[in-house]
Amino acid sequence: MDTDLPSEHAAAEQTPARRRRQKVREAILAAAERVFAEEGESGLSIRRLADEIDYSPSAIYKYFGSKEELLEELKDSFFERLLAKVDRGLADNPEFHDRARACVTTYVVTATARPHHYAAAFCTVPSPEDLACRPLLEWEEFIQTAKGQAFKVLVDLVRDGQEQGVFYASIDPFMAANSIWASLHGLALLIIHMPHFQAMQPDGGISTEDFITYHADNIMRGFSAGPWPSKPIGSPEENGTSS
Amino acid sequence: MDTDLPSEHAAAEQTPARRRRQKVREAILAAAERVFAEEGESGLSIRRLADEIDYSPSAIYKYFGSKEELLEELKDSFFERLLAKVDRGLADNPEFHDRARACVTTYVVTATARPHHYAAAFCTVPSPEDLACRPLLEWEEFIQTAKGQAFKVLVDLVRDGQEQGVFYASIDPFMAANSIWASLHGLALLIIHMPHFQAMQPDGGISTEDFITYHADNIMRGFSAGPWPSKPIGSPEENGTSS
DNA sequence: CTATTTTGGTGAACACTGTTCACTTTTCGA
DNA sequence: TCGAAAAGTGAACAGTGTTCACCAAAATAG
Repeated sequence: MDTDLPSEHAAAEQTPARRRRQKVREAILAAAERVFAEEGESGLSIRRLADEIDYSPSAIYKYFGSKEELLEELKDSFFERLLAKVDRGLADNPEFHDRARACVTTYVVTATARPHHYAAAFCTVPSPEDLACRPLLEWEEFIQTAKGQAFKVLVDLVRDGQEQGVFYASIDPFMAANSIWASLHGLALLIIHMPHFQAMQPDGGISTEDFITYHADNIMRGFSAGPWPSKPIGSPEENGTSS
Repeated sequence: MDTDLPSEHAAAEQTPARRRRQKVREAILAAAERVFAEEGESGLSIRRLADEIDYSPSAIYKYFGSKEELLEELKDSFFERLLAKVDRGLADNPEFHDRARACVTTYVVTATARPHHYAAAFCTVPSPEDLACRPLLEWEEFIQTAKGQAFKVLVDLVRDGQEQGVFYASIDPFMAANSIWASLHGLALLIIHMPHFQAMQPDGGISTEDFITYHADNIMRGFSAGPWPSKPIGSPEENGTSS
């Protein structure tokens, strides 16, 4: 029934049968990834997926319990990639302001590069009974989710900023991380959902990447004790991306 | 074919036939509104709608070209209500800081009060060909949309802040409005999509409403030349909602 | 090596969905 | 009153996710 525990104790066990099974499983995921990236959930049907890998539709249910489960796996793996990119961006920038900027820009750029994935990762509105049955996911569990890890990155960034003396010492890192995350999230989704976002100013506007950096500066400035390196400007030439 | 122009020149004309038609149309919308608010798009099917108003499914197509069109009308009218609430919140607060806070909190509270509506209003990821065919909506047209009006409210708010000497004078109001909107949008959607948002801090956290105000302060502080009335705090008792 | 059980895979079906279309009934204007 | 337009309907089409009896092949047990 469950697709993941025919071997009870060790998943690393590699019988040839298992490897074949893993292979077709990954073929399904690869096909799903491809069509989902291009056309989103509406274009991804079980029957089409079955066509693309030359199997019957019902075969897919030997590997995934439902379309929902399959999609969940797609979204999770995307979010892990997103997280990895943000982590790398952090490691690449020793200076704090650059690091903070990189954190925001990497997140938003990566999110908007795969719009269907990112949008779908947050698309389900939990129903009341769904909210009642699940006990709201304890902190220890949440922090091990990809989303939880992304959140933890932000908490650490805020703590970092406080140690560097850039951010107010009185800030609660968790609340600040929530606030920052909300702002990132909103920019990513606005870019994804509204094609005319960057051209929303009457006189053309600036590039999307520059706007992301601009937004990052605005966010960080909201927590800064001292002046943030860039002023909140309207002239794009003063707001170049960090190099 | 088109449901709106059987009378070519004046829509205000009120023949009894028209009134009956309008009545049925509104009944459809009312039923749709009810079930959509509770269960979202997945619970809203044409057949169910037809059942609820005691008509045949195909009858609905005499009033709406497609389910998409019907949903569009639901979302639009929701956004108009949202806009009206924000406008009223602005008018009710003569002092600038209160007004700015009210703008944010009203927006987010109203958005999250009807999670399915707000989420659906931004759910469509435009496909590449969709993006190619439509010429990206000129500024003059966009500003007459409900979303455009909401955006204009923010632009005016920023200009207001500049005139009051609260915000940097060098800010471009349009860019700032975009940035603020993104932050609002993100908080609303995070609250909608992640049920454990307010409880995300290990030690319980504060109320959602207080967090919205906190977020609003963070945003505004990012554009403020001088100190913003509330510091970016971690202790909730210093961060009371504006009265 | 044979017998048995588990697994992988299939086609047909179910219960849905949005949408269309030929068709009838009602309503309205001239 | 008559003809045209509008309102409403049932059946059907082409999809969808999902299930289930069934079959063949492979792994396992004796």
